[in-house]
Amino acid sequence: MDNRATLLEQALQLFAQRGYDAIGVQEIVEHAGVTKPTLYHYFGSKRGVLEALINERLQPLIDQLANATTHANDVPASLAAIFQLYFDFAQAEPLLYRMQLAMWFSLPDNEAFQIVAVAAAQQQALLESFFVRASSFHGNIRGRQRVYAATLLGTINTYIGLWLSGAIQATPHIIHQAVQQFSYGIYS
Amino acid sequence: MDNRATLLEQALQLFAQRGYDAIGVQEIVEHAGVTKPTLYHYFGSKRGVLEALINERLQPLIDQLANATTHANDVPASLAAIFQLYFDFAQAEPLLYRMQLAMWFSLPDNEAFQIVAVAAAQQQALLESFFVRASSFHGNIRGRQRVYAATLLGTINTYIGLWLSGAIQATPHIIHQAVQQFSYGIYS
DNA sequence: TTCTCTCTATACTCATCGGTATAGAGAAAG
DNA sequence: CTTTCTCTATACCGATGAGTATAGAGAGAA
Repeated sequence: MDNRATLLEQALQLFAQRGYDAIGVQEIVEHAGVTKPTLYHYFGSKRGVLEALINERLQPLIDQLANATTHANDVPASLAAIFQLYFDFAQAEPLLYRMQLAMWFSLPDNEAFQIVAVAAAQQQALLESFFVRASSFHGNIRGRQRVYAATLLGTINTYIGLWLSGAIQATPHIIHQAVQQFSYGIYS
Repeated sequence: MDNRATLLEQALQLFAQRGYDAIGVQEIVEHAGVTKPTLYHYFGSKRGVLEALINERLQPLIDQLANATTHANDVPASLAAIFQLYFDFAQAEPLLYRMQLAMWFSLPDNEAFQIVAVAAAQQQALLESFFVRASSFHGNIRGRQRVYAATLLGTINTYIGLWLSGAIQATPHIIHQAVQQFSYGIYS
């Protein structure tokens, strides 16, 4: 089972550096110090490697998000918690987050996009249901869940992208500012 | 010269749909109805095709941006003009903008990223110099040009991404909202 | 011991990758 | 009527793409 973990780790390293399409199976197994049949034994295909990576290591983020979006009585507090959750996750798994971000912005017909799209849709759905719940407290949210969820993710990813590239620090003040900036779009 | 234009058009079509890495030279020439030496005659390499695409079709955006960022006496008006300019360009060249966006978010060691990075750096630089100029009117901008330029591009791209996916229309009201949302981050 | 099951390596498949050597077609210039 | 230059096709290059057939090594169970 050690080879399996090593393969996943090396694949993440390579995918996050040069992209899914640019990496060959041969390259992954060489970095992991094994041979191709070992990879195909555990994952079945190159696609299977990426799916395992997403399913196993991105799942905690989605679980936490599901938790943070169940209550919407205090919208600003929930928004702050959601931002914090994403920042914490990106700090714990910077390579994974960078890879997922690149794939999320890749094209619809691209294989990597289709794999990440499942996890992305889950996040979008959780946020939409959050805004639906919030709309019972804030009338002007009603009917705009989809746009709000998307702009929220967009704002979060803009800030995390800045942090990943070293342009900003992940201070409480920055998170507060990001929440405020997003909130302005809601209550206007 | 017709074959050259057809090659560029088909390459854009394919790159924007499945990504630079996922598309082979063979596929491009087949869609264009020519053979490989024709492509290599005009562009020298696969990379050359993408460079021609960026240099020739993305340049108008950068020229317009250079124009819109020269004056910073009226910051809100300039910001609105910049947003409008990006929206107009994305509407005129949706495929190109989608492709550029995907490559911008792809990984640093990826070939496509490195090609687009030049154009991206130009935009970033123009926006930074705009904020430097604006700082003589708004003191709290000083020293934060880099972050502001990056979050401005992030906000713009979030909204254009939403428009490209059909989630929002490009109405004057939406543009106004985007400007307001971004501005909140500045003056806070 | 022997049988089975999980895991991994050697060595291979065929398709596609980016790129090119060579040559011919056609137009313009002399 | 030949020379020259631009453009394009046929046919190829070695390298690499994803994926696999076969077999052996080692552990656990009988």
